[in-house]
Amino acid sequence: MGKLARDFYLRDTCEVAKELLGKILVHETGRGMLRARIVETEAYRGVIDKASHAFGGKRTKRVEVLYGPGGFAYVYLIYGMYHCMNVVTRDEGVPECVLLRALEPLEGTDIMMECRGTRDIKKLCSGPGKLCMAMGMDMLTNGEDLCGPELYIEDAPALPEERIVSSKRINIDYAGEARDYPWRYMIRDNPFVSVREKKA
DNA sequence: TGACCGATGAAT
DNA sequence: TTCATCGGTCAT
Repeated sequence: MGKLARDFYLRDTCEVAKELLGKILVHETGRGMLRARIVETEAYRGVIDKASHAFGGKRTKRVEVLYGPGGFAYVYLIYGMYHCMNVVTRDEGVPECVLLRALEPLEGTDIMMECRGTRDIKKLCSGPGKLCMAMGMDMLTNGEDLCGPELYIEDAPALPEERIVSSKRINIDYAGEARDYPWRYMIRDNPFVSVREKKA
């Protein structure tokens, strides 16, 4: 299947977050081709979302790419040492995005293992900081066009609704009522997700 | 110019 | 549960 086109990203952010599950993130680096299936995402809904970097319409140099059109990469540094990779959604002027939280490595795993310093395939991309390290994404990736030649997402058949689980987002306790919004999506019982869903 | 802090990860 | 570690943000 082909590369996801711009239109895919210019839609409701929760829809995009859900539909990105099962799709394949591809990075063609100088060291080789890296491919991994998206298994966990979170929606960040801009102006109305206290957990979002663009809450209240905040606009700084860091978040500028969020205000551009969907289908671009928003990468930022967190805790002084890790990167987080987001897919910008919606039309120009609407600062929303989807955080990639976990991937299932498919191709280029030797390179990922080297970058991560572990050979445990389940731990290569099981977290937003980890997957950036494994996939070779850093501040240089910020603003990159996902409809371009080096970094893109391959289409894959849509998952049936029953294979998708949603829950509260991770590590946003500061976000008031937004902390409880169920905008985290993952593939049910997938062994590559970052934090296992709690059993009732 | 400087103080504060975080969409994490790894070790304990 | 603790802490490493530093750019972005915002208040001086």
